[in-house]
Amino acid sequence: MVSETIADGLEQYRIGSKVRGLRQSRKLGLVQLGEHTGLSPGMLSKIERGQVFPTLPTLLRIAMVFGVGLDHFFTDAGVQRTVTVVRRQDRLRLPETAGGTRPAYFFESLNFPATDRLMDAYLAVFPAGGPTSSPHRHDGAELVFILGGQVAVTVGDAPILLDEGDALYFDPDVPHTYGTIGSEGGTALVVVTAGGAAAETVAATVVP
Amino acid sequence: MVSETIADGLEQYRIGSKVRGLRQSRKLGLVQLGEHTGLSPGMLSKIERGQVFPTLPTLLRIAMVFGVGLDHFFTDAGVQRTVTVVRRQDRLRLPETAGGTRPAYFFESLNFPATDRLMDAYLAVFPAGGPTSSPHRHDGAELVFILGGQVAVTVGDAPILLDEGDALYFDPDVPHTYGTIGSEGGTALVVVTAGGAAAETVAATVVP
DNA sequence: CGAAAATGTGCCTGGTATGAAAAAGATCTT
DNA sequence: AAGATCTTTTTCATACCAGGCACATTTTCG
Repeated sequence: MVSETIADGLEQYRIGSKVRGLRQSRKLGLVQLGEHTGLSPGMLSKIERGQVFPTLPTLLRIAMVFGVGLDHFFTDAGVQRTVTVVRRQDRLRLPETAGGTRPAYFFESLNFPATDRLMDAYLAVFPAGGPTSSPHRHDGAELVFILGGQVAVTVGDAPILLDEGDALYFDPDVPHTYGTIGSEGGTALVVVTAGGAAAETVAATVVP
Repeated sequence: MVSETIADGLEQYRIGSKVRGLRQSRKLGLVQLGEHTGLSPGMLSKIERGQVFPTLPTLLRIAMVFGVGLDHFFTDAGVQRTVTVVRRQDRLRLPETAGGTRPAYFFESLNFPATDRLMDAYLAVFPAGGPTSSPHRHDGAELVFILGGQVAVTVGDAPILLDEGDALYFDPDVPHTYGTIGSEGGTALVVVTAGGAAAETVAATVVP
């Protein structure tokens, strides 16, 4: 699943499913839950089906009834996520330092667990019209950061076109290929990890 | 701190402080963060000072910029909480079973960590106009569930009047007293725990 | 040291989405 | 078939949020 827009990112938390799970585990109906929370059954139905994003006061009313904290609805999100794209304008770009460089927090922007063990990190140059890499797969996680140009990454079946400054995370246990589209090539920083302990931070100081 | 209203409960998460902490740790100004999130500086200022409760899409915009999940804003809430009151109408009351009884999930309603070790559980009867217990204090946590009548519990300096069906949690390391107010007595189920391991569930099946 | 710039905050108007209330249709059970 | 439960409408009030500008305070620079 690709999460790119704000709505997609919120849906990954599956707030509605969790509310419905809590309600059905107590064998309550929408009307009964509405009496406890002070919310209308119609609104509860829309929340459970993900049709609306409840406000925090509304979500807290539900959480209080079931005796859970708000973190109950926001934990284990993206567990089943396989692909995450963070565009340049959505990523944090700090002001330039005195040296004229600008730290790129693409690790942070991808919300990547910093406890994974670094396996490989290399600079990949894809010439325009060059050959597309054959599909391959391995364990761990793969992070891509586009330094310049355009790179097309195909994870599963959907090709993703990445521009300069875009960041990509995906679970490489599905076949994936790198390539280019059109007349423009691209350069990418690729980091491969193996999900384990022994964190090793890569302080990538890049220009964009 | 007593958390009773929805607004109070939300403020305990200190969402605004966490946003401000993230922003200042990156040495960003409100204008710069606004450029990244698409939020106006004025709105960011109100969010950080807790003047408004941001919507989930808005909060996710901020979270995505800093590369954190939404759980970042909802964890470790109520760490400093000492007193929590859950009124009867705010508590989950399941439909009656075939036997005519109704399970009271006051443990759940108080969001009490089920890993604490049970120390004591007793039924306390407070006659009207009876003597007020002398202040005492001990470790662990104390949970009170009013079975009938009215009971006044004083934790610290603020007396709390509890009616039938109300539930109360407080950290008993501050002096507290039990008593009654007016001409009505009360009956309470009191559970005392010692914060430790070895969970032991108390299935209190009560009528109200 | 004084001026200029940056920063945070307050106030206004308007757009948008949440949530209530109520009624009608859909689904499932008895 | 009858009934309960869930879903899908509609209208309306409320709160968030943007965008603009004004003001106070602090920092930076001339």
